[in-house]
Amino acid sequence: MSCERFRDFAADPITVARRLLGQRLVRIMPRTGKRLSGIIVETEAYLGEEDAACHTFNGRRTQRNNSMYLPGGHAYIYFTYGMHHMLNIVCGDEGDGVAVLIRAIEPEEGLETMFKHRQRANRETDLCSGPAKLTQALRLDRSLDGIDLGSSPVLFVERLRSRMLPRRYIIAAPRIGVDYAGVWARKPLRFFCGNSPHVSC
DNA sequence: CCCGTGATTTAT
DNA sequence: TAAATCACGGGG
Repeated sequence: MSCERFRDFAADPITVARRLLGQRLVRIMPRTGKRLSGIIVETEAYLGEEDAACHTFNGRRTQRNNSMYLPGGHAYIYFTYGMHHMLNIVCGDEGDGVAVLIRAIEPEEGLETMFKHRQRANRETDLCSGPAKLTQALRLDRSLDGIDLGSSPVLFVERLRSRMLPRRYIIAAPRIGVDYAGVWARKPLRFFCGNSPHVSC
């Protein structure tokens, strides 16, 4: 059975953040062609120039966040805290500056390789249960910033229609690590599968 | 709780 | 140019 690629990134980031839950994030390793994947169980929506927690707040445009202004479906990957990479998927239309942060996946394929990439992790629930954990496990970095998940052979999302998550299983809560953003820190823009042991917290 | 870590952003 | 910041993770 073949899997269709998820391409519906043109919607608003809240819709995309909800729809991505239950879908499969796939990473093909360079050289080996090894396939690593996991089911997306936690996301956050970043709403653009109005959103004080968003890198494009007030229309800010810098070298780092440039790819956030690409059309929906492109990757925005950035580096922070001197050691961590974050994977976002741009949503909406070109110039909107909106995106969804992928915060956690439930590992599915290539667990052995993921454990090698994450020396410190001992349990499956520690492998990809955080935004920087999953980029480490899947070995994603700024060299992949700006790629198009609609056509990239190395990073994409597979649509699993049967795993579309019913609204009642999705919990909405405040986003993590954005306390500096005032009222925007408290808006329920984090979405996760309430019954998954693979979420970040 | 605290701290490493260094690229990026922002203030001078 | 210098200082502050940071969508975090790991160890007490």
